[in-house]
Amino acid sequence: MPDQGPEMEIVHLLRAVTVELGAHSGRFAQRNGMHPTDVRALVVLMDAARAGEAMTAGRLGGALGLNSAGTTALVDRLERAGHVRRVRDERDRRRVTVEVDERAVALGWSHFGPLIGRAVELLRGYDERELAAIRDFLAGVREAAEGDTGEPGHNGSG
Amino acid sequence: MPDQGPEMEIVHLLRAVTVELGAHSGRFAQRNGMHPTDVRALVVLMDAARAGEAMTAGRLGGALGLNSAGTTALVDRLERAGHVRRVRDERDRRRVTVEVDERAVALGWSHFGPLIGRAVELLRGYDERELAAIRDFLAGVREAAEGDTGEPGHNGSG
DNA sequence: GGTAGTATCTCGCCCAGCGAGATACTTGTC
DNA sequence: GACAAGTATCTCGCTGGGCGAGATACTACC
Repeated sequence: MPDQGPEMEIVHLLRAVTVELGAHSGRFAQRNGMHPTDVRALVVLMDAARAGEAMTAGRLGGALGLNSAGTTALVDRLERAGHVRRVRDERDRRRVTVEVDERAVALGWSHFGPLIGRAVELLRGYDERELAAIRDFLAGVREAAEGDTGEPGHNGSG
Repeated sequence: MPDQGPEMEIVHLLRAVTVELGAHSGRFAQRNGMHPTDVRALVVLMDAARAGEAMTAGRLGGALGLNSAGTTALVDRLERAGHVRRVRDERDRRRVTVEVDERAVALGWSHFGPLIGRAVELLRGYDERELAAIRDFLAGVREAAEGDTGEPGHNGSG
């Protein structure tokens, strides 16, 4: 399966970026005595916070692909480390909303901030058409990865 | 930390792509009764094969950040599943080269092929300047992620 | 107030990965 | 050839993340 043209270079580049980004957040995890899953959880929680949504234990576990037992253990770890707080939902007392601690947010920004800043800086060097190309390509790949379940002969039409 | 402009949209998009690509290969793992690490190992092995290099157990473990015990267990799993073969290096009989089985390669292509094909298809829709922008941006992010260890105030000089 | 439904937690287990040390082989010296 | 030092892989015992099953606490509907 030899190189099929200049396109494959970019495909491999994208994969390399994925690997490197994973390694980057892995270093954050290791440096703070956390498991990769814990970092993913914090990211999900911060996303929700940024969107102004409350995140329950169940939704967090769902987003990470964990079952309820694993989710409980995860929130236990994060709480023990002081990164999150469990807060009983007063409207529905079965629910537990998980809130990120300010210090965890600051910790995250101190690690990922420079990388994000660099990416923004890079992007400022492009004009509108170039930005559109980057945006469209990434959106296209995301859709392809979401949609393509990798199951041959299984198509979602209907 | 509100949106800092159109650049942040792309940064979040890139992160979403990373997440989605991880989930995609996770589905491949689960569907074939493999661990995510096993998939990463196959990718490393196929990369080496494509580059025409032999991959020893030690180098494989190193690439994945595993110690020797974990590497042995990993190769055991892959071998038991028939995805790789252990081959004693005849020049240096301490070494074990790990060879990917043809069927594992075919299995991998049947899952990742469509996604790669779609990405190539997307890329064919751009002109030279747009392609250069995508390539440069990805290369820049990769470098930033490699270089930025996330350790504030820790620089290599003196 | 009772029953069904839902969100989270507890318990027991499996297995990926680690640290330490054993084993098998190569290289260099005599 | 025998011996010592160095290197690649494997074995052993253990830790801990995640799962399945079931318990628990609460809400919703009648």
